[in-house]
Amino acid sequence: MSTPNEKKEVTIYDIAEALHISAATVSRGLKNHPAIKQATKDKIFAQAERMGYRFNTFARNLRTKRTYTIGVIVPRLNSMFMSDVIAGMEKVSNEAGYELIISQSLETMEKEMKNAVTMFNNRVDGLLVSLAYTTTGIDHFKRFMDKNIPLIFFDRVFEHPNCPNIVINNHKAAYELTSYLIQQGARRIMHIAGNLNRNVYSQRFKGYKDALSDAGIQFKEDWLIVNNLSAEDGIRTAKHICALTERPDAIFGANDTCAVACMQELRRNGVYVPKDMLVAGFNNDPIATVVEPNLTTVNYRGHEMGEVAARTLINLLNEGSEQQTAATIVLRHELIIRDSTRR
Amino acid sequence: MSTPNEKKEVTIYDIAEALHISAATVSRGLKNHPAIKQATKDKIFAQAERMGYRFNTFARNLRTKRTYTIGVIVPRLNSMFMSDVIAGMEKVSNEAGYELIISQSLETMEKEMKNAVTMFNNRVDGLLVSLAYTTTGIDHFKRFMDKNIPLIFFDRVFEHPNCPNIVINNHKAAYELTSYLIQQGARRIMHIAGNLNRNVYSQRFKGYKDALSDAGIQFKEDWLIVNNLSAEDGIRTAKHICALTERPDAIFGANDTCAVACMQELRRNGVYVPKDMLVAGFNNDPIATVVEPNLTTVNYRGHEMGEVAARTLINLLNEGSEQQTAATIVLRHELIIRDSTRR
DNA sequence: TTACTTTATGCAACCGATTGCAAAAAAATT
DNA sequence: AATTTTTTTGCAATCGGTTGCATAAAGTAA
Repeated sequence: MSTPNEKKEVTIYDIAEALHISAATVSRGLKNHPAIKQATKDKIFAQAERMGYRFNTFARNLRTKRTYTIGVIVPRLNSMFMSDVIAGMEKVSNEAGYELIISQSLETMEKEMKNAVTMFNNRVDGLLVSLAYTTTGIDHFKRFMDKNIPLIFFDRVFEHPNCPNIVINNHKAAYELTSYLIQQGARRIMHIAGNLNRNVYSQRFKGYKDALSDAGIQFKEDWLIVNNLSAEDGIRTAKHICALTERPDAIFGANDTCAVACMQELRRNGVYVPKDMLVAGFNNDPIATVVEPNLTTVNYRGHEMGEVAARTLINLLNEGSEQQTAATIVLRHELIIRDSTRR
Repeated sequence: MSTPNEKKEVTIYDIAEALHISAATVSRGLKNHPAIKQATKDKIFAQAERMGYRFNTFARNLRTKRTYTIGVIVPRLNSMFMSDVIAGMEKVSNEAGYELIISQSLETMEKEMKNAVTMFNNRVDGLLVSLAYTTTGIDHFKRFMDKNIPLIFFDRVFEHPNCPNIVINNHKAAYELTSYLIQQGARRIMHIAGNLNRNVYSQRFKGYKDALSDAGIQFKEDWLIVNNLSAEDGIRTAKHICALTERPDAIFGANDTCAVACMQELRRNGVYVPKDMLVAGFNNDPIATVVEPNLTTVNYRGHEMGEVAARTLINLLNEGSEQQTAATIVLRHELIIRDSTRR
């Protein structure tokens, strides 16, 4: 245990002394307080620069009880989508003088709870969360609400009076996609869904079902398959489908990973897409453009979602608690039609 | 600007008062200092629990001048590999009582420099870095070295006497892959490389070249193509290859994204893999298993790399500066042979 | 010149945990 | 019982900005 930093740090007191003014003036000058004369500010900045001063966040945090830090909890960091979300958040946050602390729940509620504790102990000013696959409630965020620490959910959200949600219209997107499949001639459309406790999957399922209904097609219970949407699940589903006596003529997977794996396994079993069966996914993952045939899917931009989430949070932090904030912000999505659904 | 936290925070002083002991004892008790009697510790912990005490990091940081925070700068967070790396780092760090601050350079030196400044101002105790594509030097990390803040590079590294490197043997992996291609009958093997200033790409290139040389094959300058290894670059390269009078019989791309895109474009131009040409990549990205034919590639586990990097850094932080640390740690890799190179 | 604003700066008490050193309390030894 | 040793605990200064309030300086009006 040695002290890592040898040289003594320069403080505002050192600057004050060098300029024969008070530390208070230096403190105000450094953050551009209007009560300080411009000439004085200039001198302070110059001196700070000259002495190699660096601001001490902890002294400020200790005093102000704010950390200018935003916590981010996401299921995984391994998709282009998430990478974009984070990039968008970073951009907005940094411009507003906030830092990000990022952690992944790896899709388990257990880790998500641990992450929440960590964030709490790090005293983040606010929290941006996309829920894990297995999360069943949000009690682990209760301590944040108790302390009035703003909490915003994005993408995988949870409806709660205190927590704004940033989402896309999953229902509408799924509705559009399903309607399109019907329009392509499909009648027996199966849906592979994720955990229906997660809004994204329940909404997609509902959109799918409503589209069927509106087209006069009677939904059958065994058209719905719920699993973890992993590649393995996709393969399993394909095998299941091949074993059916009455096979579907289209499959709509709630994510691309699963849809692609399923489509490939179907192919290995002699089912050709799109000739014998249409397949569509959701997310516009890079693999959708690699797989043969290219996968029809729904695209939505992560960067925008990240920006909006961060901006909403920062507004909350700056304006104080007594302001009007939208309960839900819905972002754009778009249907991307590719070969996997073209007859 | 309202204070977000309404209720007064509980401090060690409150606990001390409640138990009629001193704050110093509480402070020591809470961190299990051996000089405190077990009975006293028990009372302290119980009281802390009862009062809803939470530790104030900033007061400690201010005092100890350590933050128990590790900075991580990576090019992007969007690969399974990076996600695993981060997960590995998180695991080791959290167990050792450290937190991670993560940021992405988005492959540009400019952003990487900004990230470095941020990390510096946040006073991370140490830094884990994988360099951006366009980074040409490491002057932006000089301030860390000046202050003796440990800096460790992983994967995309930079050799510097003060900075340990965590890598795989890129030379050997590329050598093995190339040798395998030769063994499959390939004689005119092209290599698509990334920026040769990055160790990973220069080493892979060198391994490729040495394998050719050892097999008695004369390397030709125009077998080397350097680009950004993006999908677009892969397509461009494929077109370039199709226009050649003497086409290669195998292509070794320095990452999977580029190799896959190239392979697909070749196919669109009537070149069939593996019949007409063998193709291999590097990284074992998910798309390698999705593309048809499946891509031969090199796998290495990110989780392990993240763990090792974090552990190495934490050792440095704990043991102080006067210890022996390996300059370079080399991790395992494995060749994954799939259909894209099977005749 | 005096009185009143407006603008700039300084004082000093925080924020909450840490730790070297001294002293008190308890245990062991003579 | 007195003394020495060991174990526990407390004192008080410290880390470095922040900010309400007071005061000084400069500017304007009367």
